[in-house]
Amino acid sequence: MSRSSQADAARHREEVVDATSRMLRERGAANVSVQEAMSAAGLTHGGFYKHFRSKDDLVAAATRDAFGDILGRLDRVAAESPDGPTARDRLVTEYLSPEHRDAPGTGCANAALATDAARATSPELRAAFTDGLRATVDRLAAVEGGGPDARAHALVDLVVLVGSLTLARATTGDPVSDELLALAREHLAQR
Amino acid sequence: MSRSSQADAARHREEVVDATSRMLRERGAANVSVQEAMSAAGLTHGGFYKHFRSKDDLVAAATRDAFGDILGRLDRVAAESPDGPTARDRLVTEYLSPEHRDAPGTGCANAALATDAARATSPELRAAFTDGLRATVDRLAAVEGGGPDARAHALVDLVVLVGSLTLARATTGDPVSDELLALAREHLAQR
DNA sequence: CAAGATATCTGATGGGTGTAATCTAAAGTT
DNA sequence: AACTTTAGATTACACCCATCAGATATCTTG
Repeated sequence: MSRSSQADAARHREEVVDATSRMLRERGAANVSVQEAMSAAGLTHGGFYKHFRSKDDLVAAATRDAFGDILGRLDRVAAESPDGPTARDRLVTEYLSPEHRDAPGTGCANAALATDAARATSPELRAAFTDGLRATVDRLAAVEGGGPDARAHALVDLVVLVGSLTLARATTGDPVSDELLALAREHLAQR
Repeated sequence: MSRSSQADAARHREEVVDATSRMLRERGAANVSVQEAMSAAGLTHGGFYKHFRSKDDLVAAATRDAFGDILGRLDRVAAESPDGPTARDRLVTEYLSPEHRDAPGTGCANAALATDAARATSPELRAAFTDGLRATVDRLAAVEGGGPDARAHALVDLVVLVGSLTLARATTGDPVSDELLALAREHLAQR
């Protein structure tokens, strides 16, 4: 109806990006409309292009935002207790829990958005995902203790975490889903 | 313009399903239209509902079809040489190659369609994926030798294969993509 | 060979899509 | 207080979508 203050506008933009990052992880970019994204902040779709250059632009911003959840969780886990192995164990248990499997909208962006990133045409989206993955690996390596093989271990751990969570989500409701999570936990526990 | 023989019609249906299974793996269900699917068999979109009950119906059929590629590859690898470890090595090398990464349309359905299956609302699509994954695990366990832990090993192997391929595809063009494939190969090589 | 079945085409329907121009009222600026 | 800027609403455009109805011409079957 009218104009918002700069502070309100910034908050609106943040709300749009935030809601989109959730819907994106739940449904994928093709199944989230500009109208929905704006409605999530209580706005109409008209002012969209005052905030973003295009839908691709929003999706890239939402992708960057989505990585905040997993990166924050990694930081929190690393901070809670300095001893390495225990932090890693807690992280693995949390990551491979049924709760995380059933809540992709607030979960790890690496798992939820990898396929979207792979299919993306927009370079910005691809860059957003690659940056997020690299940041994830860096923090994972820090949790692992930071030795010489820390990065390699972090990459393999990420592969197992993302692979099992993705397949468990695809088979939710079938016994094999829990089997995948349990075996991945075991596999990560031994070494 | 006119009517086809039953044999032609059956071939048309097969062509539509086949082409869709490729486009599905490349772009996802939301980015493949009924028109495109029919055009791939040289038809117009009009006769679509004489072949399929709905788009969801086609997508489920194409998903089942897509698993044929990986299952056939597994059968072929298992048949070529009966000795277990070598067959597994060849499979891993092939699966985690840049060629497979760059050709999702003709590649493993587990990796290409997992996220679509996770987001699916149609029960038929979810069932198609779960069936395909279970079949994959069964044949993988056979390649592994079929011992008591064969199934558990097969599940873990699948997790590592799918996880690394998915993340490598999402980061194609960046050095970390090759790094992911190489480290997964190493990880699978040592037991 | 006649009669019925049906695979395909043409065309229409109703709805959703991303994008953009215009307007207006309030916020920022001087 | 006067002036400029702009966030957001309204509205429209052009397009694509899944689905369906009707017509047509060929296949299949008796």
